[in-house]
Amino acid sequence: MNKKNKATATDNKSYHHGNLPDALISAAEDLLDSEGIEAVTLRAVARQAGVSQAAPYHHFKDKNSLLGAVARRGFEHLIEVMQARAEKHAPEEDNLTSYGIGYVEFSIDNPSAFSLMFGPAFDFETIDDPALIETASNAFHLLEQGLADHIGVPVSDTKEFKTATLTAWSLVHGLACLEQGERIDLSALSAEERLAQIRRVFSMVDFQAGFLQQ
Amino acid sequence: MNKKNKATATDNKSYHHGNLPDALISAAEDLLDSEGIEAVTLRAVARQAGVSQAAPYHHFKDKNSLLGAVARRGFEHLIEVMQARAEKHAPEEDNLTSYGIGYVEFSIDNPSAFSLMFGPAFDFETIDDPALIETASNAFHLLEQGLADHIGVPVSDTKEFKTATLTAWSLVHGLACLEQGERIDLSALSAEERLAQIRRVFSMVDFQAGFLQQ
DNA sequence: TGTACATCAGTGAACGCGCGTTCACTGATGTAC
DNA sequence: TGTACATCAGTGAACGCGCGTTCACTGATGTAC
Repeated sequence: MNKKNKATATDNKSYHHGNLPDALISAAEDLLDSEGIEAVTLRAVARQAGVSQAAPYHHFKDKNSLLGAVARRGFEHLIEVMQARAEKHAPEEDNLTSYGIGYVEFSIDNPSAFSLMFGPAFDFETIDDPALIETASNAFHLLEQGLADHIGVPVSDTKEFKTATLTAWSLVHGLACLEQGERIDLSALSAEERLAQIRRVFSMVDFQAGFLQQ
Repeated sequence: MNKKNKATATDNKSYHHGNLPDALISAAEDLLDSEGIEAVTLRAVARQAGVSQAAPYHHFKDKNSLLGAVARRGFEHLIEVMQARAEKHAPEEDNLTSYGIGYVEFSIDNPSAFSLMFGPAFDFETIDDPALIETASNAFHLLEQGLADHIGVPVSDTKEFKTATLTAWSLVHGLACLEQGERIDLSALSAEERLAQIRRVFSMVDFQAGFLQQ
């Protein structure tokens, strides 16, 4: 806030390019969407952004850092989709199902981003980006919160709650991965039928099973 | 059977190397296990097998064909693990749960093979190997059969059965993927606790939900 | 306000690397007569 | 059984390619006095 000079330097268009870091991330996202994850090379990203291939190094330590920034935007987007689903859901549908559908929906609409976020394409461990970790956690906590609402207990560290969380996350993540790998024929269905199918899958799970004593 | 000459030529050790195709597949599996999926290059595989980098081309059309053969062995192995789990399961556990545990167990013990089989590393579509498709289907059908036993209905094409299948598969596949990506902390648990956790997850799902009318 | 200087964000060329694949070849194996 | 030939399974070198990254540089921007 009070670092006025620095802020204007990067936020406004007063530098050579204007805002190359963001432009590079957007370029990477474009490539990711249109050509797939293996097309996202530093050189291709620079080309897409209209700068030389050495330019990115003034803003990102290495390729992995840029991918981390793209993944972070992916998680932000995932959260938006999940929340958007929850906001417009039918009255008989609860947040948990909406979040789950949003999760799968995101993976269908952004297959390459999804596989960047959860696959081995970039190294989650060595990256030094607390914001990425936090954003990824937020997506997870959203699902957790939906689950807590669904069961009617607060989010907790108990074994029962963890098991229920793991079940919910595995279910949506598995659906997303199978869709992605085209190992299931859901893609032959219309968007509406697909959502209905996911809803049915969710309805088979009794998330309260571990909490019957309460 | 009656193609005696050809059979002995490839099955016995009468050629230069003996049985290079199998040796190459084994070499690829070794690399997969020890160095991960990105280490499996044609050149590295040839090196590992002790032949020149051009040698594989006498037995495999291209790299993708070799990867397909490795994936096929992976699916055979997956089926073995699933069946082995089912054979030694406790009396109170049914085949469905055993198969599911076997599936996750396989992915934990063979993370790189699992990601080769289900990930984007090789191209499932362009490959011309009916045996691969069939073997992969067999693994799926095993799970389906376990589900049929569990519910007490025959395997069928009905919407209810398909939904139940999708639920089961998504659940185990999601567990496997999350384990793999180290996005969950199950890996901190002992092997026994981990299996118990998977069993608990399975117990939350009511696979008979769609079949109540019967 | 002007000027000298430091810093910053670009460029273009080059580095070494390993990849998949192809090529002409060689030597071993199998086969026909 | 011996010999000429065809086939097969290897070799070693080379192809072109694109990659991530580094380097010395240039020109624009910002800053101190």
